[in-house]
Formats: sequence, C-alpha cells, structure tokens
Amino acid sequence: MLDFTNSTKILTLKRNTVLVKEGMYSKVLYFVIQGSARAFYFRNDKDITDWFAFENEFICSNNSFFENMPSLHSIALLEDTILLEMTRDAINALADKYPDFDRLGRIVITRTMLALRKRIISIQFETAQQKYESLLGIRPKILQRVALTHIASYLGITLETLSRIRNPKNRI
Amino acid sequence: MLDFTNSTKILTLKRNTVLVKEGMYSKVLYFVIQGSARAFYFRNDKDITDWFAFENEFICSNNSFFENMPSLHSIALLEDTILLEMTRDAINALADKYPDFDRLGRIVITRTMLALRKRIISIQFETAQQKYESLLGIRPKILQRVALTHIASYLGITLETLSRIRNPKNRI
DNA sequence: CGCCGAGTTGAACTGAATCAAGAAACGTGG
DNA sequence: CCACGTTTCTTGATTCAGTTCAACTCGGCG
Repeated sequence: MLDFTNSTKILTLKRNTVLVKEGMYSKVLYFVIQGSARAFYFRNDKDITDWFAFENEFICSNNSFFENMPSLHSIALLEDTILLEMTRDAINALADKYPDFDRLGRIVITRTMLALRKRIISIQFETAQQKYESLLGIRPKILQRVALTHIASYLGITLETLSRIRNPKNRI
Repeated sequence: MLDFTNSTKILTLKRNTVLVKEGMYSKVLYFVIQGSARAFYFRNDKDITDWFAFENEFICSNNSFFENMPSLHSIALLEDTILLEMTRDAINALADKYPDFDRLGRIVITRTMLALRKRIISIQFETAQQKYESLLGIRPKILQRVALTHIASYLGITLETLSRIRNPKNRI
C-alpha cells in the first residue's frame, strides 16, 4: 500500500546529530516535528549557517535533493529533535497519486522562493542591526534556541558585530 | 478549445514599455522571446533592479502572481522586445490538463529557488568585484544590453563603485 | 578547581558609500 | 550633419559601518 505513513520514517535524534554531510548525495527531505536543525557549509574555514528549520518546517540538501548533485552543505540538529524523513521517490509517488499532496509541494517551494527574495532584499539593504531585528521579527524565540555564532553567520555579519548590536550601550 | 496557443498572447513592444506598475495586481506571466526586461522597485528614492529576464526566461510580479498581493515592483522593457503573455488561470488550466506542463512549471520554480540561494551566497560573501565577475560569468553579454546603473543596483553596489571596478587602473 | 567553548570589549583598519564635479555618449530637432 | 541638452558614466576626496585581530570575561562541567 502506498500512502503517507508507509512512505515516512519518524526519527528521534540527539542534538548535534548530522543528517547530511557536505559532498554526499541525499535524496531525503526532513520535516521537523519538534526541535530544530540547520544547514551550513564552510567558506574560508568558517562555519556559515545557511538555513534554519524549526517545528513544521522542512529542511533538505537543496541541490542534492533537487538537482542530483553532491550536497553543498551539511545538515545538523541544534537540539534533540523529532523528524519525519521522506525520500524524494516517495514524495513523487505520493504527488502522482494525490493531487493535494502535489499541490502542497508546489506551495512549499513557492513560499520558499518568495522568502528567499525577501531575504535578498534584507541582506542587500539593511544594516547589521536591521537584519538582526528583522530576524527577531520573523523568529522571536531564536535567541533561546540557537547559538549567536550561527545567528551571526546566517545574517552575514561577524559574531563581534552581532555582540555589539545586542549591547544597548552601543546604540547610537 | 483549451490549448497553448489559445492561452497565450504574443506582444511586440518598444523599449521602456512598462508591463507592470508597482502597487497593481498582475496575474500574468511573461516569457521573453526576443529582447529583455527588468523588475525593479524604489527604495529611498533609488531605482533598484531586482531581476533581469532575457531570451527564454520568465518574468512576472512575484508576489502579485503567486500571492495575490499588490505588486511590490514594476516591470519594464530594456529593449524592443517580443513576449508571450499568459494569465495565471490559463497556466493553471493547462497544468491541470497536461501533466508535462505542470511538471515544467515546477521545474521553473525550483530552478528559480536554487538560483536565488546562489545569489544569496554571492551577495553575502563576495566583494563588489567578485559579484561583478560572477554576473559576467552567468550573463556574458549583459554589458552590451543593460545600463550600468541597473547592473550596479542589481549587484547591490553603487554606480560609482561599479565604475571603479571596471577601470583596470584601480585593480589592486 | 581549572579548563574550555561561547560571548564581550577595545583599537586599528578597510571596502564601499556618499558627496561633489566633470567627461563622454546619446538623441533630437534645426 | 552639427549644436545642444540630457542622460550615463568616471574620477576624486571624505566618511562610515563593519571586519579583523587580540585580549578579556563568564558560565558550565569534568
């Protein structure tokens, strides 16, 4: 029988577990039930966070999942986390059978695309402080759950700059 | 009869024609046959180019087309241009009838998403000069077809900086 | 207790922005 | 085909946000 529960694995994993390693092929997509994960890569020996996923969000190696290329980034858990794991083949099979599932997939991709466009505008035109505040607007609880280093690299600023922004004494 | 040619208008338009105005609703998508267009918006009274479309590429008001919101940017032609115009309803109808067309739509969105991710990395970690060179790598002929002001704003740098980068005397 | 990773603070440096002029290219009408 | 105005691009001087490098603080944990 081909249905959702049969195409899906539920994983309960510890903090820091690595789901995908840079350079590997990964045709699976993870959906976060409880906990959080991040995608990251190394650039000039620095660990750069690329994407966060919290409850009810998806995460996967984009170019491995969508383009059959070796993954450009790794994915690791930020907290003890419960995940759904689905392979691309299972997702495609479900999408072929259930138009609603197919539609859902399209909506998710479209949303992601629109979010990326907004992020580009944010990166290009906001000061470090505005970027930080925008992030807090979108993810108010992120500070309680993610190390500042990861937040800084996600925002494209240094840890030192983030630290200064957060110190009210430095406000102009 | 519901088919591709009936759902499509061919437009032949002059340089500088405005296809979409900021603030309007636009449920159409344009496919460039010959020529070029750009999407842009104003930020602090500055004209910022957001996206280019050349031959065989699509352009539309993203958030109007996908999210039914008033358009955040305008779209105008950079050259005399021949376009295909399709409404969202026609596209959806075609996608319902022809699975291949549906698949095509998904591929286009996915590609766009992946291109946006690459652009984010480029914006975040490359110097002005590297951004310029990356763009030339992707679009070698852009200089012959687009004003430097638009290239600069697309890259998120000032016209002055772009001018200096292009002057070989200023290379370090 | 002492170490270690995570965050803070300080000082010097730098790439790009801004402001201000000027040069070149472009097009439109005479 | 040239003169003139407009738009596009270049160049120079100055300023500034954020980086870099280095030292220091704090909290947790073996």
